[in-house]
Amino acid sequence: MIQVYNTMTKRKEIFKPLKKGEVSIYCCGITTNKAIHIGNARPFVVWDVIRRYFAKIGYKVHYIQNFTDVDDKIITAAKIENSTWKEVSTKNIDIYFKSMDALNVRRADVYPKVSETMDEIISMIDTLMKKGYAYRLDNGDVYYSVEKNPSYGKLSGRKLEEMQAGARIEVDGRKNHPMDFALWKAAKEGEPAWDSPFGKGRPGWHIECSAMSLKYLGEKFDFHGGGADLIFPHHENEIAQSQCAIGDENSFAQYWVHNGFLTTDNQKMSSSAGNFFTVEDILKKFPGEIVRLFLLQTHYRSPLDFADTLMENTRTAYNRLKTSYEYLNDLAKKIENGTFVKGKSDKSKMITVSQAGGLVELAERLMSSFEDAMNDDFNTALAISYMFELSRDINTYYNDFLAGKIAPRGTDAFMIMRVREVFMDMASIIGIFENIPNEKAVDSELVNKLMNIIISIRQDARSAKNWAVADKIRDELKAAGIILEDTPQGVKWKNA
RNA sequence: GGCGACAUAGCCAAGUGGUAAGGCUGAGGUCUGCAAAAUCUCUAUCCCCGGUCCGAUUCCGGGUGUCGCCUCCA
Repeated sequence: MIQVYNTMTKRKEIFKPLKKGEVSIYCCGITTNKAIHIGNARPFVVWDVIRRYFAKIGYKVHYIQNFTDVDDKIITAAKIENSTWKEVSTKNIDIYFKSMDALNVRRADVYPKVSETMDEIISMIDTLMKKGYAYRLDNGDVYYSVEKNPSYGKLSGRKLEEMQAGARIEVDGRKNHPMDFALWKAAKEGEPAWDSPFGKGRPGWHIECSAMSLKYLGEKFDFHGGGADLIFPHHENEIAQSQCAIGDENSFAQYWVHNGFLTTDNQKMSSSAGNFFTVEDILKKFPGEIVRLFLLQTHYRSPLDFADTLMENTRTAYNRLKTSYEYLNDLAKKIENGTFVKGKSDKSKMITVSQAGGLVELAERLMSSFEDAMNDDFNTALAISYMFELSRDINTYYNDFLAGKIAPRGTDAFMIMRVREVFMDMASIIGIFENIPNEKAVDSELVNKLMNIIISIRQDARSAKNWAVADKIRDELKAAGIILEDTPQGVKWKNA
């Protein structure tokens, strides 16, 4: 049983899919006027985990995410860049996909664009006109009339009379009501325009998401998501126009899920305020999987402050988990090549015949807790904490095994493989260990050969107990940015 | 002016009507030739004031503070 916080009802609800065994999701995508920043990325990572989880527990997932590629800001950007709206859009979509790939975000089923959904958009506006929910001005603009819809404001929980329309921006006096919003904007000189029954022009914001979700998911679908700043006016308007066009108060999204903002210095990160960090730039400093873990270590509805120091903490934490991942892989390799059971147990050190039984029991228990956490409004922060708990015992087991404190039996191999499976199941829902960062800044054949030579010389010195030489090599490599680790599996090196 | 969210250790962050997960950092120990990595141990009565309750950090009321939406914004 999954519980979800629904913005519409302002409380957690038990999730009941419209169609048994299937889940349909519409997540508001980006307006393609700029390179995405980390705040933009949050909902996509969050929804990526949600849909992975649904898939994992057996749902067939339908996931749609739009690109708004026709919009004032894109036209403005094109003018500034002396380019076209199409070029600006294409460029930013490319950046979007590169960023998402780095963050292990799986592709949506469809990425509809405004420019490719024009017929459906126009047809929906036409319906609203015919039903009397919209009106056209002489200049060709078409507006949605909020007063015609008594339930307008139900998502954001506000009433028309309570809002200070025009508090910070001048109201267009030609509108019937200050809160009326544009469905269609009449064409201006030199701007992209499409033909329509209301004249040449382009869609206003909001209408595209209504038209696209209707086109790809139908009149009713399960989830609609996005950042909390979309609640009003974007989602409010989507609901109004969709339900009026469809003619059913219960149509459109059944559950509204909104994520909290990213902040910097505790202030909301926003495109207009300019206090944002693009994903592209962050990826130059931190591997995608670490960025992803960072975003998921806080519950999606909480605000999240972004800072390099906080990212560094996540880097350390990520490496802990990665160590377990590597340990499990090493054990799996040993199991495969038959060196696991033989081991090199030392009776004088041995503390137990086997601990694998306890480990596998812990893993199963933590997996169950992990699922409980995910079922409770997708609490990834809690879920991840169980990975750390499992990680600790995996690492202990591995160290004991290497130290010869454990004499594994045949059945233990089976159990360790099960532990690995559980750990990887968790990882695959959180979406890590799919694109492990290479900590070697230069990983060429030549560098590896040179490093092997250096390491071999140092090993000779160590065998001769010539610690001065051995330490000098290690210290000077460290000064050069290379860290040597003498591990029981041999010497490892990586960049600092 | 209207509406809303949040306030938990040095930092980040879950959570519960019966004295509080996890991560980072710090101190000490194990391991190591020494390190590193790993691991173990140690650090909170949950913003303030009332109320309900046998008992509240968790529920209710008030206060203070921070942030957000009401304009484009994920």
